Amino acid sequence: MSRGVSSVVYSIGTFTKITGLSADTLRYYEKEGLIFPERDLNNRRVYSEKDIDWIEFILRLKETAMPISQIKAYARLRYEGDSTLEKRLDLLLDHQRFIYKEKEKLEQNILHLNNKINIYKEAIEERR
Amino acid sequence: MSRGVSSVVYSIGTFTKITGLSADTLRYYEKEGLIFPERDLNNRRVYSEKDIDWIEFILRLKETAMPISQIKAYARLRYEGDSTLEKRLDLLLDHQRFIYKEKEKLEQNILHLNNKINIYKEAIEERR
DNA sequence: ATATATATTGGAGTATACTCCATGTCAAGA
DNA sequence: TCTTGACATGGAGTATACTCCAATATATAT
Repeated sequence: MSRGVSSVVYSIGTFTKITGLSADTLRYYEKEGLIFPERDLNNRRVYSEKDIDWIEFILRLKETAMPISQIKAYARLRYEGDSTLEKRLDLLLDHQRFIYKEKEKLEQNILHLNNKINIYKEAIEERR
Repeated sequence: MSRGVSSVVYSIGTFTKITGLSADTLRYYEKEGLIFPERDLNNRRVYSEKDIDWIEFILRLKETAMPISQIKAYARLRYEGDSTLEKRLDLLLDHQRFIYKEKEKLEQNILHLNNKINIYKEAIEERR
């Protein structure tokens, strides 16, 4: 008795609850070429398990300030299949460099801010 | 013989070169209430040494994703004088908390990204 | 005196990333 | 059969942060 993979799928309504994104945003991401859900017989969007991972990855890229246009480039390669693995790796390595620079900047900013806070504390203390 | 402080000042053109911001951006920041340069007899903007430090601070806040509206709140207090020191310190402490959360998120993202990169590398290696 | 450079203002335009809305379709329940 | 709810599309509207432009003013150089 063969038992196919359960292949759980989600309507856009369910998918909004899973991802925390609004239906409008999901449709916007689709229009921008980030995600391509299947459609059912009534032309309704059908999201899969794989789409959850993909959206979560998109959200992480967005959290690190990657513009949609760039995420789209990655998405395009992804949907092209395994032949684009190297190209995608290159994009990820580029992003890795970017993100490490971001981290350095953030650390610099933390130092400056902590310094400023100390100056403020001293000024307030002195004034008493 | 008293000798006044040299009080170096800069035209908007010079100030663009110092700060790296365009004249339009500087005027925009002024319109948004971030900075208030003096004016000379011909109504031209006159930026001071202090404005350099202030712009540099603004840029650091911007680098850590603080919206102009929030920077404006700080600017307003700043231009009100020493009576607002505590309030400004509070804002800075809020921002400190925010920025530390950002750092944590960034570190999480780095872990995820490094992981993804390793998976890609393995997939490419395996395929050879 | 005139040309050039640098500045002024108000307001329009752009890019990004959504967000909202009007109108229409379809399936399932009362 | 009728209503309800969830979805579809196209297009308009919003917020943020600039960026550009036209018309005007002033100071300096020739």
